[in-house]
Amino acid sequence: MARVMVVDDDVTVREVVVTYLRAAGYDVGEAADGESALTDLRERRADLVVLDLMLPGMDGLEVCSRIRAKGDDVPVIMLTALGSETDRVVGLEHGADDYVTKPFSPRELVLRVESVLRRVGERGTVKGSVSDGDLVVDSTEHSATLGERRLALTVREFDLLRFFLSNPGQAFSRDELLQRVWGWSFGDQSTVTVHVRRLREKIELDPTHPVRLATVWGVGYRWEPLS
Amino acid sequence: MARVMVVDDDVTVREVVVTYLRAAGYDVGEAADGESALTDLRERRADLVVLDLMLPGMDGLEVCSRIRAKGDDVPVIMLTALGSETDRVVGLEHGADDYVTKPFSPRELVLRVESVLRRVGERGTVKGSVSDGDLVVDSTEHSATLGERRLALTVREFDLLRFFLSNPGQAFSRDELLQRVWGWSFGDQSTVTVHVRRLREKIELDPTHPVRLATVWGVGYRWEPLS
DNA sequence: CCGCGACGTCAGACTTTCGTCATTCCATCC
DNA sequence: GGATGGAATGACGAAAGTCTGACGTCGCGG
Repeated sequence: MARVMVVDDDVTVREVVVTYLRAAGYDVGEAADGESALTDLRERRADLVVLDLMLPGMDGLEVCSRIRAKGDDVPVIMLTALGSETDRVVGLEHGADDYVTKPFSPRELVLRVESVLRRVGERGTVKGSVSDGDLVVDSTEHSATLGERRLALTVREFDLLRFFLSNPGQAFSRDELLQRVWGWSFGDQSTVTVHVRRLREKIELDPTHPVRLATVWGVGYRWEPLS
Repeated sequence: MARVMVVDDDVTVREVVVTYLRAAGYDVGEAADGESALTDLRERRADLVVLDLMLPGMDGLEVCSRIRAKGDDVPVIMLTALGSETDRVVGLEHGADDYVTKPFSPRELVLRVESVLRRVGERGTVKGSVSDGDLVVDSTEHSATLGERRLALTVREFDLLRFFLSNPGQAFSRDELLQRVWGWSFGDQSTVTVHVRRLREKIELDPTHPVRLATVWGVGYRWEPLS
């Protein structure tokens, strides 16, 4: 699993980003400032760094430069407040690979992370797809296939399926799913119920007797890996 | 192997740059002024041009404009003496893809070259043409044909189509397309929507039911390779 | 100077998806 | 078997996303 490092001093931003990246199946680390980010990177590898331009103390550009100065060529995505042409150029000058301008939608950021990992994918080993038997979910194509057939999944269904395939055999409560797939900390549990049903209609041979996305009574749902 | 053209009148600068680029595994060509650069480009293709802003006779901006005027969209990295705001803006207007300000470290320039080549999407080699089935896009001729029929595409449509053909099967958000095809870091997403529509009207049999340039709901668009 | 095409923008129509709810169904326990 | 609480279903309005037609601007060539 690819590990992504998120560096932003704003707790709220960080939490949202982290939640979404986790939902997308990434192993995520956090840091609130440049110093601790560099320290963390010294100890654990990361496959990508999401870096805010504005940071207390050392700013994002400097952090980026220092990462590069160490000979580390981990991809860096910059979060810039204003999407001015100059910011972009300045960011690239310091060795950033891509940039996302604030305000951004968490989904957009996830897409961009996947895009960058895909681009550098030749070197690093990052798999953009998860599967179970004849069922394959490809993040870069944003497509899901069951055998030969291509499934027409909505975004939510796609996220949900990808989450289950990334965590097979584990039971999750509706609340937990709301949190990890929807990114909500509150909400109506029936939302999950309904989406599970809709997903089943598309992936189960007999939706009334689900085999792969099983109900765990009184608890929630669990993905049953084949064999 | 990717070929990089270095244009600078200062022999010392040129030598250093050439040395580093060769070390990085590039095939490197040199020119001391704009005229000879253009002549050389006419004879041999290049995957990227490193161009000094200040040149004897024709300056870098003019060289850049002339390259573009010929319909050549080879990526250009400008070397500016002073990293002034205006220099950058003017340069980007003339079709440069990126900037490096003097003094620069040779290592940084190499990184930038790699970054741009990566961004352009073709792993080190800019192919002259891309195709999918009966659809052929030729970058050198700046032409697109669907079977026997020659398509009358505008510049934007051409760029967009070429981008999709270069990255088949992958889903891209409107923001990412704005960034990678338009080169914008901000902008109205509807711009993409509209250009996609116009392109569809020219390449799809039934534009209301697109087959090749598909909509990925809630995400963006994806090129569906034939079979 | 005028006409034309390309481009970006926009408002409105249209489509798809989402979340919620009432109802029905069913596993579990007594 | 009946009661009970959780789960599945079908339906629906709201919201979000996409498509479409039209318009103003700009640059270019006549």
